[in-house]
Amino acid sequence: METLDSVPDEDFLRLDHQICFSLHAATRAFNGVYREALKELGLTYPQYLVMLVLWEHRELPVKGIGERLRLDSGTLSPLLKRLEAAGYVERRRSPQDERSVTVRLTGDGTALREKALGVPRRIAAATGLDVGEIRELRERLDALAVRLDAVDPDALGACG
Amino acid sequence: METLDSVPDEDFLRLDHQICFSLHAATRAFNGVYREALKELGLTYPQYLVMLVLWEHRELPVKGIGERLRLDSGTLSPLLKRLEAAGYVERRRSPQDERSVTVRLTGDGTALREKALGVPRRIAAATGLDVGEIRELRERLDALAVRLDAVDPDALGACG
DNA sequence: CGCGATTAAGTTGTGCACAACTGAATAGTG
DNA sequence: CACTATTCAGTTGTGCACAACTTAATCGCG
Repeated sequence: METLDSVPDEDFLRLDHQICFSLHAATRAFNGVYREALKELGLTYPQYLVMLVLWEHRELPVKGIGERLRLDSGTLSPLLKRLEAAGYVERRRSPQDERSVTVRLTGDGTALREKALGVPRRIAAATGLDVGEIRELRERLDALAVRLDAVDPDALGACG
Repeated sequence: METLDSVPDEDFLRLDHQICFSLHAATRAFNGVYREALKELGLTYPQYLVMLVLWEHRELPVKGIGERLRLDSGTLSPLLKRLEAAGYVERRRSPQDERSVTVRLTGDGTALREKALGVPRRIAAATGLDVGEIRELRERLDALAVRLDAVDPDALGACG
């Protein structure tokens, strides 16, 4: 079997170039396709992710959205302000806990879901993959993300 | 076989949530690990990609770097200025074609390669994948990117 | 040769990601 | 109950991605 140790550093630098770049490129290609498909909804791709979460839960605190999308308030606060300015969500401080801000769909935000229903099918068609392949790729990527998120930062500084 | 057409719109919105988010999350997880590993080199991940290309070619026009990384001058110009400020590259207009700017490694930039040699191995180890799995994932992502880049923008507006 | 079309790099403006920080509210401990 | 620690949202600053545009150089056709 071809183990990591059997590959010399020099080749590894090239292999690395390929894998890191491939993921980078695939993500940007996906973003480009979504950008086009979401143009008619007036949403960016991250805004669409937030709307997907809200369409499932109707209302959530900022923290809840952040947990589901793995985004912090530094990213979400301005994004949610833009969604509010577009009239798709409302934000108000929770009466129970004044630290928390509850984000809730407006009528327009709820209605937007109907217009968004056709988007994912068109994206999936653009990938040229069937449902099983999509699911398999998703599972691989999820497993990868879990492993990468679990990496001890200190283990990367020294040669592991 | 489970075709795209056999999945209702409602489920599709959820499936979509999973695949688009998974890629997004995996990319950000990768970025996080690279950020940590590249901290000692003083490089960001996109700057590292540019350095990888230059370590292979020593010098290239901005356009050449852009073609290899699929990035435009709007992204590269400021990035290359930062690499120049860090002392890793030099930029000078080409005498043959005054429109073109040639980016060349400095001594420091060339030397940095030695410090970078250990990085990809540590990243690969963090993924928990062996060489074959990495290669397979890369091939899938490349094929996906090619298909997504080839999508006709007009086909996404209307329901394809 | 002359002049419009194209090409290269850079600039500007918008939006996302993330680190580091602030300020306000709540939780927990003695 | 008082006081510290934590939590939540927001702000600031840096950097990347990309669209739209500008400027300067080159190309190519008549």
